[in-house]
Amino acid sequence: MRPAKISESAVRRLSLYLRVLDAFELVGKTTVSSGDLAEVGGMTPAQVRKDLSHFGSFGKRGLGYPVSELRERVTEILGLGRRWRVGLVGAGKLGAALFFYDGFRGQGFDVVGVFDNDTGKIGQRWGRLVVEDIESMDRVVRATRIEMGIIVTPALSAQPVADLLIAAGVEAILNFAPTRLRVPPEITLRNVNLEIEVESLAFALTHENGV
Amino acid sequence: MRPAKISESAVRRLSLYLRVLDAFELVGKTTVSSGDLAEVGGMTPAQVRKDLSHFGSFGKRGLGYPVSELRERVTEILGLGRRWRVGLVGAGKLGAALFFYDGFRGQGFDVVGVFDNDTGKIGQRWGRLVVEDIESMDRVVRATRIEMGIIVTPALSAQPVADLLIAAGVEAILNFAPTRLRVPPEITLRNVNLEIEVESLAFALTHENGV
DNA sequence: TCGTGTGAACGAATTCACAGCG
DNA sequence: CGCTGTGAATTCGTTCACACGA
Repeated sequence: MRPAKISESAVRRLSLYLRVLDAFELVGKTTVSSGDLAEVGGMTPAQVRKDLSHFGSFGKRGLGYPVSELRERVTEILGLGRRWRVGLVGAGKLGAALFFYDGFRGQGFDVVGVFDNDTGKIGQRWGRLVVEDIESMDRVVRATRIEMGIIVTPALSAQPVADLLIAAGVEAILNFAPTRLRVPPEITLRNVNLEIEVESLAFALTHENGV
Repeated sequence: MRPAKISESAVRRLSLYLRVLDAFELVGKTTVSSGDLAEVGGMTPAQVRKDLSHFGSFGKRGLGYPVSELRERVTEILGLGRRWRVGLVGAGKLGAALFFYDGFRGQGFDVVGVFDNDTGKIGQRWGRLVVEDIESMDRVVRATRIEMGIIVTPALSAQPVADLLIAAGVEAILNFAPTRLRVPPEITLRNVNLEIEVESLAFALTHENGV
């Protein structure tokens, strides 16, 4: 089943369902209802059913969904049935935190290249990798067929880095730099902006209870 | 002007406008049109006008918005006209990256407490702070009147940590742990889930061009 | 009977389009 | 005339409610 258009938020919920399914499988539960999934994930049963129905009918009426089969299907849907090669640009503290973060590898994302332009960082050994000069990025991205780039540079470097990544053939970028990147429409871009997150907290605290 | 209900995404756009206004003020531009703001921020002029109109009429017809005045107003609206006291729980790599990240301090967020339960980390000096035992969190949060908590712990510790923060009087939480936190409705919660971000990239790459 | 799958109803957010003011 | 401010129209996402199959 090839769904027409799935909303960004629906896709994010699929990731959540997958976590819940992992947990259920771990404790040996064999079926779950949309209500179960909704309860743990913090959404409504109707939404769970609607989200899943975009991709097919995986449940049995009166019963629920078979946990392990649904888990496999959602894994497949999210594109996690394979491993992805990721390049990390920016070998600062945040870059290091992401590199050594187990969550990525666990879900099928292998960071196979780390790049920086700081001579103090180039050549450093990170796990089984060595931090490479950003000058070699084009070559390495092509050679190792890196598909996704994670940008963890200062704001000013982010756009040039993105351009280089795209020129080297990367198809998706996760940008942590606090800048709006301009990328061609065929490139998938997601932004994580830490300042915006805390500012939205400040807004909420400022405007709640009529202050 | 007290707006009825502003969508989460509108608030996030306000943060973006603020960045653009900063940039414009820096180069000495005195007025901007909604088109200018939209262009840089990547949205439509109508949306910019609608977003701003929720809080008042700051523009002059035929002219645009006065940069520095609008900047002040947006700063005020977002609750950035003051400084916020933040506590960071989890002194791992990601915690360190956030702690030493200048973006927070620049926008008015001061990390005034860092906590961990690892005896190897407790007592470490981080800048002008010392990593404190999580046991002292309640006391320190009250004493220093910490208002926001940032959770950068493993998934399993996140919920107990959140409970402690809330018991100590924190009103808003930014959660980086890959878990759904349960918090009472009066607590503002935002989640940043790195796994979900890369998974949404994988989904996009898997489903584009009909693959 | 129970819980899925889904059209239909609803609500929220974005875009349109234009009146009105500088 | 140019650009804001805003109701109206539209699009998009969520929730409802119920027919249907296990």
